[in-house]
This record gives sequence, C-alpha cells and structure tokens, in this order.
Amino acid sequence: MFSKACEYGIRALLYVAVKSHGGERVIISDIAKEIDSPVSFTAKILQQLVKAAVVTSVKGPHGGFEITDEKMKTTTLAHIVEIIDGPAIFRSCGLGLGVCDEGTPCPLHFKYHNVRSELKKMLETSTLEKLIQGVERGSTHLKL
Amino acid sequence: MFSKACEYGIRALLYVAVKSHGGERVIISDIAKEIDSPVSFTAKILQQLVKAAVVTSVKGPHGGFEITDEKMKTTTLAHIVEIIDGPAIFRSCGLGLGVCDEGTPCPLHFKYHNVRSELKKMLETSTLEKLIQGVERGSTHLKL
DNA sequence: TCCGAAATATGACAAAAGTCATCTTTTGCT
DNA sequence: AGCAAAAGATGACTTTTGTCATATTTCGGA
Repeated sequence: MFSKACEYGIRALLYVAVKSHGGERVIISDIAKEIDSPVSFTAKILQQLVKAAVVTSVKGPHGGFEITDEKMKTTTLAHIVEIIDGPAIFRSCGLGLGVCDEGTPCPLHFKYHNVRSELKKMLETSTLEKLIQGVERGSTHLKL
Repeated sequence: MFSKACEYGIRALLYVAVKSHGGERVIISDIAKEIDSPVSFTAKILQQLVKAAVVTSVKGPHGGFEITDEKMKTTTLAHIVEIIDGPAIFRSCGLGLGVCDEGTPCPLHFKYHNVRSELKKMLETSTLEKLIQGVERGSTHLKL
C-alpha cells in the first residue's frame, strides 16, 4: 500500500509529535530506536519532511527534530503520503492504465473508486494530533 | 496498490476470458499487444496462473491460452491478487508493523480496517465473468 | 576559540521489481 | 520423420527501492 519510506516517515513523525507534545526535542538515533527503523534511511525521510515544512530541525548540541502543536493539528496523513509517495495513490488506475476515468473506464474503475474514497477519507481525516492520542495513552504503538 | 505483475496479470486474464468466451484461444504475443504489456513478462505471469490452475495453456500449433466459463464464474480478483502478490495486502499493517491487531493496534489500525474491508469486498465480488461484460460491450477497456 | 553534538549531503551498495533475450519442450501438420 | 508454432524455463540485465557509511555544516558550551 504505502512504501517503506512512507511507513517509516509516518511513524517517525508520530514519535516526534509525541515528544514535542511533551516539550522535548528528539535526535534521529532516538527516533530510529523507538520506531525500529534504519537510522540513515529515517534521517533521509525526515529531511524531506523538513523541506516540506511539516517538521522542523535544529542542528548542533541539544538539537533534534520537533513539531509545533499547530502543525500536529493541521498535518494529515494525506499530506505526508503525498510528500513521500507522491500523488499517484490518489489518482492512478487500479489496473495501471494511463487513461482511466468516468468516460473511458477500466473494468475495475467504478468499484475501485469506492476503495480509493475510503482511503482518501482515512488519510484526510487523520491528523497527527489525533493519531498520537492513542500512543500517549499507551493504547497504540509504533514498533514491533 | 498492486504490483505491475498483478496489473498485467489481471488485464491478461480478462483478455483471455473475452476471447475464450467467444470460443478462441489466444497466443501470448496477441495478449501482450492487446493489453499493451511486455511480452516475456506477461508470459511469466501467465505461467504462474497456469500453475495455479486459473487458466489453461496448450502448446504447439494452434495452441495458446484459454479459460473455461466455469473458471470465469468462480475466479475472483481476490484469487488472482493472492496468487501474484501474495496474501500480505489482505493482512499487513498499514504502517508496516509486524505486530498489529485488535489487541495491540498501531495508531491507524481501526481506520485502516475500513479501507481494507472495502478493498476485500471489491476483490471478492469481482469475478472475471462480470468484469468482461463491460469489455464485450465496449464500455470498458484494457489498454492505454 | 575550540570541541563535540547534532542535522545535512552525498555516494556506494544491496535487494527487489520489472524487463529482455535465448534456449528447450511439446505437438499439430504435411 | 521433420518442420514450425506455440508455451515453458532460464538467466542476464536494468531500474527502483531500500540500506549503509562517510564526509560536511551548524552551533552551543566550556
């Protein structure tokens, strides 16, 4: 469904959000440990998200990654997925056809539409703020 | 969503089904041309489906691929996807966690569940027989 | 001012997915 | 029996994705 990069990216962001919510910055080695991901790869993904202004980074001693409460509220999974995996997942044909729309549909088009809108709904209604609530309560987890 | 192999596989099968419905066998070069896919790759995928007994092949002159009406009725996209891409899509965690179920869910688990069940519904209710109806009528297409 | 902690940048490497080409086997037809 | 048409099998190659390692930049603090 999503690429590994995207999975790690979402989990990393959620972890950063949890910590930022508690007033702490986190360093990359810590993130990778807590979400069980390869350090360098995770760093690369975070860089993308910094460029896209979803999360902020601070260099030097006591630096690390952090995210504002405002960003947690406004950033949805739809944003993150689009940044990392691109917009194809929201638009592309289920059978891989270049041309596939209401007018010239593939055999799966109309049924696939339902799946996609369910997916869109999930991604657009999931903000970081909402998703970390379970993690903070301990009812959801980010590794294993 | 699906791998290229799976997309080609489904389109190839649909084309074979259309032809078989009209009483004709099709050869691989014809299939590849009509669904706009690479010949050898398509052949490899069809081989998998032959082994899985979804479609039958006949060697030698006037040979080719064919599928029985019975198989068209009973074969769903769920079968095909499972054969080619494996069962992971029906079961794996949206955030890539090894452990993720009702008891120990990831932050996305319950929302993801809806997406997956919509996907399952689509795949399980789509038989080859139903899908080729549009193609035969000319209202849906398999290439471009 | 210098040291060390941190992100950033870059490139090499590995694994998986997708593609291409060639050879082998089977079989109908003459 | 031999030819040709077809699938089947195999391996090499390419591209994409994921991973690792190493240098570079930035900056706080002693």
